[in-house]
Amino acid sequence: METRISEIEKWEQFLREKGYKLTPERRVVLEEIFSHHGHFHAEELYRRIKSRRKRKVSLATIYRTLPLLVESGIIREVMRCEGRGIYEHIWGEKHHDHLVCMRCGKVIEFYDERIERLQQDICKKYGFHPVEYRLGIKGYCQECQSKVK
Amino acid sequence: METRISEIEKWEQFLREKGYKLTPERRVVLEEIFSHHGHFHAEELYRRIKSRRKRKVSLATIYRTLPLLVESGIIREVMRCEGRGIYEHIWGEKHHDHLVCMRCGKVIEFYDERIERLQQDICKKYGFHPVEYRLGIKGYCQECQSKVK
DNA sequence: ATCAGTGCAAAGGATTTGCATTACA
DNA sequence: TGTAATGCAAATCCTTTGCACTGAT
Repeated sequence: METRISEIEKWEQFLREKGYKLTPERRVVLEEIFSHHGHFHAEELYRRIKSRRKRKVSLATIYRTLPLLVESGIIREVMRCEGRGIYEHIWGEKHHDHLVCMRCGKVIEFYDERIERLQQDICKKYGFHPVEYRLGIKGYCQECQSKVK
Repeated sequence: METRISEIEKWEQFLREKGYKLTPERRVVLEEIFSHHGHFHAEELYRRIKSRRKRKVSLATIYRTLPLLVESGIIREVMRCEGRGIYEHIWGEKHHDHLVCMRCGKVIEFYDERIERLQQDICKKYGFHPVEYRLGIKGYCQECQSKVK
């Protein structure tokens, strides 16, 4: 049976390995991210922390922390929407990909084991050490197809 | 035997369908894009046109044209690098995906028929009408793996 | 002739950064 | 204690936009 360390343990481990410090801010950011499911962006995370946590974290620190979380494999940038980076936490989650409707903005998440395996095959073939997979398909969802010019 | 219309014909057709005009600027942008292979961003395209073409095109027009070219399926945004959108032309090209090294920035293009098919399967399953597929894998290339902390 | 398209320069907006201050290790 | 991290505000920088002018249909 596979045991997986928690996101906070992963975070601590990553920071320690890199010689970074585990500050209260970094802890709060992680906690807040894992207190919700779904997608978020920097500004939104900032507002959530501001309204729900004792320890406030500045937007600058959020922006400085997100790349570290990505590097550690705890979150990833899923896509970019209206100029903003959209993230989701992936630690402890089953990997999945996205269908994004270009008209209504709806996001359908899907998982396909075969695609996952093929991606790994590709990396092996090129001797590439993957950190982040990202498959996104843009188009029109069932409801919107008839409404597009 | 499959015949495919040229990029300029495709461009004309798209603009006509949408009721847009084929201006000299739009023509030059398309021509310049197809005069090179590989990736480009807005600023770079602007400079290329400025130095190589009689008809200059402003950066604003470039920025207004790129989304139309994406919408028409002639080019696509491949990724985002240092805050900039990176594009490539896809009309008449075999679809492919990318491995991007997080250390040296090297981009490996690959093509896998099975992945293409699976993506189509997924869309069918969800009744989704795809416009743009994008699979990118970030990580470390063979040379860089040993150099990462 | 009309109305979309263009260039210019100014505006916008997400993200980054310099610097003084704070606080982990 | 020393050095990295934080907060603030200013700076960046890609991209968008308002407006007057030009030109394609």
